[in-house]
Amino acid sequence: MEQKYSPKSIEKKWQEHWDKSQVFKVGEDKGKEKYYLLEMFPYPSGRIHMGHVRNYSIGDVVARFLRMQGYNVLHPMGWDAFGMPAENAAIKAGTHPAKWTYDNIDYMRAQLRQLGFSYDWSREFATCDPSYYRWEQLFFIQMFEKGLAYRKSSYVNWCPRCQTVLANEQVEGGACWRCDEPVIQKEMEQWFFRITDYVEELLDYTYKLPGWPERVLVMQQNWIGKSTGSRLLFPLESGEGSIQVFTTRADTLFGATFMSMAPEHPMVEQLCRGKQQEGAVREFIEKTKQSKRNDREAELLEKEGVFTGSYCINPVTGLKIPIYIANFVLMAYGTGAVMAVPAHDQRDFEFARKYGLPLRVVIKPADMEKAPTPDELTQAFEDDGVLVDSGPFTGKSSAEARDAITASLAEKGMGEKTVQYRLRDWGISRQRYWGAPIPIIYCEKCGVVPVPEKDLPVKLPLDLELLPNGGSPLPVNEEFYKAECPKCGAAARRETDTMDTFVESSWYFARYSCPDFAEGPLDKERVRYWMPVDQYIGGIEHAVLHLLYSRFFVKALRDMGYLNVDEPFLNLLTQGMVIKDGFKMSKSKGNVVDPDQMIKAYGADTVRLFCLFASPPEKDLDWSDQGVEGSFRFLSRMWRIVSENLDGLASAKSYSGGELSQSLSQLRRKTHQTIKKVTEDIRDRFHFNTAIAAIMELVNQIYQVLESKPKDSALWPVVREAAEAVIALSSPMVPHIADELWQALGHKGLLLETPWPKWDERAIEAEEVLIVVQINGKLRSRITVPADATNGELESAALQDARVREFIADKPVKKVIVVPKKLINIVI
RNA sequence: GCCUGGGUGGUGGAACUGGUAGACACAAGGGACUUAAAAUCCCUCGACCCUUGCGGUCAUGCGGGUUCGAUUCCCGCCCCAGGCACCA
Repeated sequence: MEQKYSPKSIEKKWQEHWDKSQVFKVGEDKGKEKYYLLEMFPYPSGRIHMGHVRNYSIGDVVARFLRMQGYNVLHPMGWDAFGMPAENAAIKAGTHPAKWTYDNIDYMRAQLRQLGFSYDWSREFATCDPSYYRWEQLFFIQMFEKGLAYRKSSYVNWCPRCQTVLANEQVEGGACWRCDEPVIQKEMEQWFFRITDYVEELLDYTYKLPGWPERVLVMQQNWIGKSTGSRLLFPLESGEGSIQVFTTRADTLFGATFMSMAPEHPMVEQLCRGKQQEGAVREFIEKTKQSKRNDREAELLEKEGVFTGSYCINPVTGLKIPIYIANFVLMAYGTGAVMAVPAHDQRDFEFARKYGLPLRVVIKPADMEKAPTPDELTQAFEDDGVLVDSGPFTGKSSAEARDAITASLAEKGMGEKTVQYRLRDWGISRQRYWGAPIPIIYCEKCGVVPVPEKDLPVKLPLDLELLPNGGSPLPVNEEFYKAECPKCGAAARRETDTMDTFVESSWYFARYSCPDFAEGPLDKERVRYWMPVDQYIGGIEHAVLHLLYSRFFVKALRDMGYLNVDEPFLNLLTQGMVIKDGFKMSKSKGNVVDPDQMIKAYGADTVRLFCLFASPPEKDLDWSDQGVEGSFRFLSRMWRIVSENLDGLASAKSYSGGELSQSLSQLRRKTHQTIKKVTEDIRDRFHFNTAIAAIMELVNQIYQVLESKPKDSALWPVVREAAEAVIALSSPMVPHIADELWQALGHKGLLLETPWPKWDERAIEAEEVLIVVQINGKLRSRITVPADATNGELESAALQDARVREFIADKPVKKVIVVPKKLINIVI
């Protein structure tokens, strides 16, 4: 074997060998416990980046580790292949999105293979393939028939640059999540998935997913935004109907002195028509409509409003209160109308001061004798307290009064307890080309008609040229949009919008269990064997997008009879970003490290090792070229243990018993301690960095023993045992070098098919242990005692220690605390 | 404003249930080998103090507390990152 570690040839050799022997392929082996390990599949953007390398290295360690532990591990890979970048790149390069996408897939697949990941490539698929999205179209039709997919006209988020609608989850700080362009509101007919039908279950399960990181669950809870309150009616003074408000503070109802409504509220027209204020109202509405969504939601925006000229009646005081249009009231939340309580809500307070509206104090702090007068207030009192000036409810606590006031209005049919959510239905129509067509036909006579199942898939035509302005060519392509109504046969028009690409990623994990299944989307038997995903690994950026949509989709598919699980992902690991020089790697920062170059310079094992060693997986990873160098150095050290001692090691048998000198028995102890530590670090904590550190310690100790050149017949057996441990334990992280060294030691099989090493508890136990002696909690001495010493023996040994006696001198010993095998604390 | 993480040497990080703070690396400095370089190997490496000892004191964002003992638990505060936010 080569004296020097040179990864190039050995990595290629093993990748080919693994491929040929089909060692990564799995089936439904009922005799073994299944484990479904999944990393978020990549978008085929062109090249693998370091974030991918890190993500997939983490996953591969777990996959290989569990394989060696005897699990039947499903570890698939595929491509999230629809999406806008393909269109943009195709326009720029004068090619077709399909060609661009498949070329990228080919390149990136080769990159992943170079990294030696243990994927079952026989299950690979790309979501832009009709054999995948046809089933998605089937889901859509079945969801349409169940009422889970529906069409409505509403204000939606529109990105002018991407020329498409965006879901609420895809708007970040008022801007498009892809291109950062400010989003505007546009009224359009759109398809929606009724995710709100599952809102309670989605929220409920955030408390039943102990394997998820707390912060992801909290983010989803925030996003769902449940708040409990009351829906109350304020009759119009004119007697022509009433205004519905949502409030969480029904206890402040007696303090409601005016009404604020969103400019888009459908009743505004009726309220201002024919009034003296009509012109001013229309002007105000125009002005607010024009301001972009993000401006309107900005904290700094001045609170402005305009009187409509109409009044309504406070249902408990009977007083007439003016109705205002206000720029801070959102149509999208609650009912779009807010009862304004200026004494107890800061926004209403500011608004009332600005427009000279009356204040009425109805809550006082519980520990205050008398409520402040309106003039004494410098800001709203927003906390709960005790009701004052509130008729029969005076004296009740806020909490009691909320129920009591709502109940008394409910008797008159003017109020009810209700729950409000921030979560909106998922808008899935995209005015884009490179996506799965929505399988719907519009007929003048029959209306909205789903494409019959037998006609699926509605194939995306691949022979189209993209429009230079970035818009979709589908609406101008007769061949595509001209259709026959499936019901009456009349000429009809096909839906030309495509589905949000997040629909594809909402069920791909289930399809991996049966990617070749042709009779339906999911083969019941196989999907039952594999689902749910036991461990999912990916970036935190999907906390409320993909991870929420997938949860919804799985629940919907369950109710449609396709799945028998409630949640897609049992355990979730969100790995940190790869950082260099303090920033996320990006072209604009010029701090991108190219995996290809790194693999070329150091080999895949070194790159994998560095990604795992530099920090624990959930933290950000600071890229360091010198650190990579260090990882390579370590693998070279590992290599040389075998290459420089091959004669001794290859002819030896792994140690199996007999007397040992002190240094060899120490090495043996270290070997078994390391097996234990590495096993537990990977299995219980995913702390690969400390697992690697432990292996490094063992390697260091092997070198120490070898350098002392002991003349001991047990030398090679003990070193061989240690070296085999190093190789086997490191094999999930650095599989190529491990298989190479394993083979050099004379083993025939692959490490992936070798059982994970077991530690021997007896080898770990030492005859003597080091005990730390503290005096008053401060470290003063160390003593070595037999491992089986009793507490009493320990105590007297400590008290006899010279340094300890010096410290104690003639002071009386008050107390002695003994922690067996660890330390003694003497209190004087 | 609310919520969730986090703050440890020059750097990445370790310390798992309250029990030796800084494992393992990186960088730096010194040395060995070498004609030289690379590679490799060895030593030093939180700060301060002195009587230079297998010494003492301080030290895990800051201030308190509980405890024989606190990076770890409790209370108050500061800073950083992320999420939500005119949400009624």
